[in-house]
Amino acid sequence: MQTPPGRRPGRPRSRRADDAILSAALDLLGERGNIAEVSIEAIAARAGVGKATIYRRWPGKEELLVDAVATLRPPLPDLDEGSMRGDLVLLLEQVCAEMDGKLQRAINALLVSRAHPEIGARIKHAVLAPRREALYQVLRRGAETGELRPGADPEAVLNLLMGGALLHRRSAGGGSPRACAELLVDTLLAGIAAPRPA
Amino acid sequence: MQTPPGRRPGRPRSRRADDAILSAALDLLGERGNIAEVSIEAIAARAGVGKATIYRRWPGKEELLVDAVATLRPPLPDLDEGSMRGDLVLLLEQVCAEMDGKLQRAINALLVSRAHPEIGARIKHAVLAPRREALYQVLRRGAETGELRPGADPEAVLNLLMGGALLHRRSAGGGSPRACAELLVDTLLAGIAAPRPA
Amino acid sequence: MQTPPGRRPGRPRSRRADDAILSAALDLLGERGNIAEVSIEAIAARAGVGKATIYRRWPGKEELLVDAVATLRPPLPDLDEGSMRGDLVLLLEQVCAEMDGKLQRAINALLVSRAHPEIGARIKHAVLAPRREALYQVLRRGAETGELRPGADPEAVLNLLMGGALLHRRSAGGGSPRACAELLVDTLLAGIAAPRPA
Amino acid sequence: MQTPPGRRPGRPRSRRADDAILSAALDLLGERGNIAEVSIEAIAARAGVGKATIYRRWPGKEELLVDAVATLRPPLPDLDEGSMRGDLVLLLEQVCAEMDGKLQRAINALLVSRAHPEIGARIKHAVLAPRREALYQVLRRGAETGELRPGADPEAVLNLLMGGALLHRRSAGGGSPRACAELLVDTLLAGIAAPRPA
DNA sequence: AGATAAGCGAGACGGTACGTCGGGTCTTATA
DNA sequence: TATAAGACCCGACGTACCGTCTCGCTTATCT
Repeated sequence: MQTPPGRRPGRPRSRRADDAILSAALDLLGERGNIAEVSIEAIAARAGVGKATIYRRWPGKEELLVDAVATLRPPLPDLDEGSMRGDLVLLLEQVCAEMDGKLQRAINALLVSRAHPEIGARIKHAVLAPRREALYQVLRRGAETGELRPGADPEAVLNLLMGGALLHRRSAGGGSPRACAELLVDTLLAGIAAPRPA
Repeated sequence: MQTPPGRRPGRPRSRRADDAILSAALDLLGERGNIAEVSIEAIAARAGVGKATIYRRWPGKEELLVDAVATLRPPLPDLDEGSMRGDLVLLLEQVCAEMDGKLQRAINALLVSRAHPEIGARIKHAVLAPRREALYQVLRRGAETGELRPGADPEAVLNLLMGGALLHRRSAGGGSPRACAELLVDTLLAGIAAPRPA
Repeated sequence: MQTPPGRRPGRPRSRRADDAILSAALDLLGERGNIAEVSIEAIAARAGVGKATIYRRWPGKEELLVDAVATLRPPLPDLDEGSMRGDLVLLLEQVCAEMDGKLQRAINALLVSRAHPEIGARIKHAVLAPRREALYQVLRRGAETGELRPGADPEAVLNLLMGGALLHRRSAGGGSPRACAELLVDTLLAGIAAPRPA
Repeated sequence: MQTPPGRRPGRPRSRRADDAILSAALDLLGERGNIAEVSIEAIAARAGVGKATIYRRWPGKEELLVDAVATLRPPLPDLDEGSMRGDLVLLLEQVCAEMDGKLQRAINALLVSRAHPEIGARIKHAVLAPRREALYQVLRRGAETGELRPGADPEAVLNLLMGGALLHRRSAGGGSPRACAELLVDTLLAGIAAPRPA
């Protein structure tokens, strides 16, 4: 055993520096809206920190931004609306709302762009996963209550909903997040196959 | 009609330069897989062209890459499978397949990232639109043949399918594009609401 | 009939173009004061001429500027002051006066700088030579009238006077060209050796 | 005394970089012989230095070259020949010899060309001044020993000699520096006015 | 208390690429 | 064939960041 009581020698890293760096990175990512226009030098300057203090902690810009984004984890809405449809709409509404705003667009870019897949994975894990997990729980409860059709693959449902939200916010332009969420959920609930004449 | 008899004075721009630049840009985007690692200097060098010849045509790297990507327009698959489901699966299978590969990841980044929204719009128009249009026609024909449930909003259906494909390829990892497409289409066709007991 | 005895075929070169180019070149050389900041593009633009029209006439910027400078040949002052000293002062005064002004500084640079010696030679011939020749005639007449000490090498005298003027205008700063010329001429006339006691 | 104990923060500038840059600049100036053909990029490459390291120290090419030239200060010849004439000849011989060689021609161009007069002034101060000062001392000693005619303006004498050397090396072409120096000094010593018949 | 060791802000380092400018050449249509 | 216009390839310009490397200092732990 080495450090918990027996700490590393030398001056310990400064928590204040960590916070200042992450916060400056998010600020700038929000302002510039584009990962390419956020420079380490600008982050260091705004954080009042030397560049070496950043490179001591992260190997490069992207890793830093991933961690910065990961600190966001906005609180999920309270659920328990009583019905699976209500909960799905509630969650999807938040996802839709988050599509707006420069910071979110930048995050999406981080999600989708990377050559090095591990980075996309980490941000996915940190930011996307909580939303997926919440949706997943709603579906599971729906299965228990019988609201979810047996045989529906929850993974597929999840991706349909979230991907649908991602694209619909852009292609269909305006409209309230609420309306968008309701349309998507209801379409998926009902399916699109014509009912057999019976 | 613009100037066929009265042409602009001076040497006209070289078609060969246009082609060389666009093709070099795509090459490099495919190789590097990351817009940030494709440099104008490298494009100019590979195209055998001066940098000024590029900047005379495009204001910057991103605009150039957008146009380069827009020249891709891979052919859509032949449809006429006989059923709406078959056609949807066929189209979605191609979309799923296109998610793999460095070039496509780079394109996705361009799609989603931009601060200047016009650029995202142009690439959307050039690359995404044909696929959306094909899906749209399939849905319209399904409505005519009665295979599509009346009341289903085609726009929403479209976004659910394409967004679902986008995410499912990543989250569910492996699997053939075919299987992915079938799962998504079937899930959406059937809907996820439990059938009313009746 | 095409050519007085036999003219060259095709459109003849435009005299107006020659004039416009040379005049624009001098203008810009005067304004910018520095050969490096005079661009062929600017000359062509100001002259209302295509760049090719310049390159058809001169092989490069320096040759063009040499020719432009050579068109200056400002008139020399009338002499016949009656005495060698008077004429020398008159000529040297003009040389001193010409040291001021951006154009002259640029010309001096052309005179002194060139790696390719032929160009310096041509401008020397065109601009410096007339002044030297005038001084030389004054000295020759001085020799005839006995005002010039026999044995004085006219070439050396000439160079002492003109070089002296070149430097004295700069080092001694202010002062009228007249005073400068008189000081130099009188110093050289009297010599600097102490008179033998005898 | 400035800040020996309280130093500027950050990494101090590298002496080795200074030296490498100045030396590379002189090398190239000597090779190319023409300020316009010496590029900052070439200097940086030869010095093994980034361009920014140059621009951190000098605002542009000319200022750098001025400083580079200023480091030359070749040693003046030992004097004490016993006579004023001997010393003058010795000094002027060196000045004449320095007219040859590409580096010196380039320096002369710097001296004479500049639009911004301050730069010419600095190089004048660094390179020309020592020679002028040496000549000046010789003249002063000549005045003390009575070899210099009372009433001769030392400033004018100086400019006559150095300017004469500058021009004579070019106009009179060949000849040894020694012969050139002797001719000029003797001409000026004796003066050019015919001795009054008395 | 002093030594040791690492972190700190600052900023210079060697580089890469940027977007601009100008050089000298080439290619149009027109005169 | 010359002309005005302007595109062509090339390469230097001066700037902005990259990720690394000193500096002098501070802040801990370990003798």
